[in-house]
Amino acid sequence: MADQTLPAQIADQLRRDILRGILRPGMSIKERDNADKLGVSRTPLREAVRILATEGLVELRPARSPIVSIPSVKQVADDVEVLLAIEKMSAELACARATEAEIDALAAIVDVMADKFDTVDAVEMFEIDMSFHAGLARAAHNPSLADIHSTFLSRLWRSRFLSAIQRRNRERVVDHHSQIVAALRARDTDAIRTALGAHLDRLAPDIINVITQEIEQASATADRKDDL
Amino acid sequence: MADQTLPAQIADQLRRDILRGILRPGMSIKERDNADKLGVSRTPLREAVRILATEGLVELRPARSPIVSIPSVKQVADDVEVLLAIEKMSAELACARATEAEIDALAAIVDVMADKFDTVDAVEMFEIDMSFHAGLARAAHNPSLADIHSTFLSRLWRSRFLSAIQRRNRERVVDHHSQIVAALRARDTDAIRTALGAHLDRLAPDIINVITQEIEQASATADRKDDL
DNA sequence: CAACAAATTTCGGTATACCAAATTTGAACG
DNA sequence: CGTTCAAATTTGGTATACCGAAATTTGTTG
Repeated sequence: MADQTLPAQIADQLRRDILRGILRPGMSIKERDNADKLGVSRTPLREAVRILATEGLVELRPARSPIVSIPSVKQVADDVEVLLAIEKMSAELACARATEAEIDALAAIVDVMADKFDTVDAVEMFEIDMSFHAGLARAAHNPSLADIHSTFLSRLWRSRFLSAIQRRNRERVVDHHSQIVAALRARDTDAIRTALGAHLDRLAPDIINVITQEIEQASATADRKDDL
Repeated sequence: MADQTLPAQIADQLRRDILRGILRPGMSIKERDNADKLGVSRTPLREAVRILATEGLVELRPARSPIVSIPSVKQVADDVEVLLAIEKMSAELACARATEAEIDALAAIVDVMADKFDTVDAVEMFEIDMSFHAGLARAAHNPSLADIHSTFLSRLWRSRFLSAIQRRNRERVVDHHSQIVAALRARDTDAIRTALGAHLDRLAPDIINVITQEIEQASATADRKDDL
């Protein structure tokens, strides 16, 4: 837990807080306050905030406090559009390039998911889900592609999470993942395209629904202030 | 030229130096030296280096001097693969979403290119070329997509430049661009796909050739040191 | 009581000081 | 002459000091 740089660790901490909703969209992230709270100086915290900015999780405003991004519906829709394209591309490349070991690892994730099916809570289940998609991106053997995939994944993490826990269709997810793994094993590009399509096509409208709701709620609750 | 933040300006300066080859791949970017040279302190320079790191132009090594990235053939090939996918996706979306004004702007760029044909130097011609592709990405009306497009464009800028000046086929470039604009006007997705395909398909092998050559040269010339 | 203006506080941006790790240098020894 | 180890220096990482611009508060006035 300590081989990462300090700014990266701070970014991890802040990212968790944002994705879990502890730092809510629109909240300001004051450098001094948060630095004190985490027991570090402003310099590494500042750098951590920049990291999160490149991920789109916070928004930098010149000469003003950075705020937790409050993505518009349009922005989320755009991000989803890109993420879908990246995942489709990754899957097709993985179909040609994934090693058997990588496919085994993905299959193992599906097994874990099927096992823990109704014992595990939403957050953990969702993290397993995301690890499957990250693994699929990595199996394309293109680090640049995997990079931007993880960027958009984290950018949409919270929306996707809110969407996922809403409709608890775990068995369908496991089923889809199994089909994807099967297509990988068969090296069948067409099959993986349809399997992933079935898995992801509902994603866009679902996520956009969730975000629309959240924005409506947010406009009801007015301005917020950073706690202690 | 002053509405940008200071780190962004510094990053611009360093980026130019890298892309123009003044800062050669493998050179170390020492914080104190470059800060002094540019008349700023380490803090904003440091931040500028981080910006370039996210663009892939410099490589950060924990507790060591950052160096100008010396991309491997594999990395360049991966980047090209991603860039091609992004440009194809952008073009198809632009076909459906570009406004007439945006298409006009692209057409104007093609005209400028045709005009300056044999009066302008390689660098300027290339910058016009790149502005066309950036404009095409923007016409897709998806800022997230345009963002990563510009990232990969700058990451490959130098390779693409070296490749472009090598084979001076300006008329073919103008011709291709014209076809792309025509396809946009006709809102013909298939046509734009083939036009862009013709334009870009030669890109991958060309760039990879150039990089392979440069790496061979670099291994001949041994280690380098930062000047003054 | 409302509204505007001035003073004060807050906060991000930049510069600088300090520290620890890493590199380099050079001297001593084989 | 080469190798090795330690002292000195270089360098990135972090903390802090300082500054100017925002934002907030307060006091005054209509």
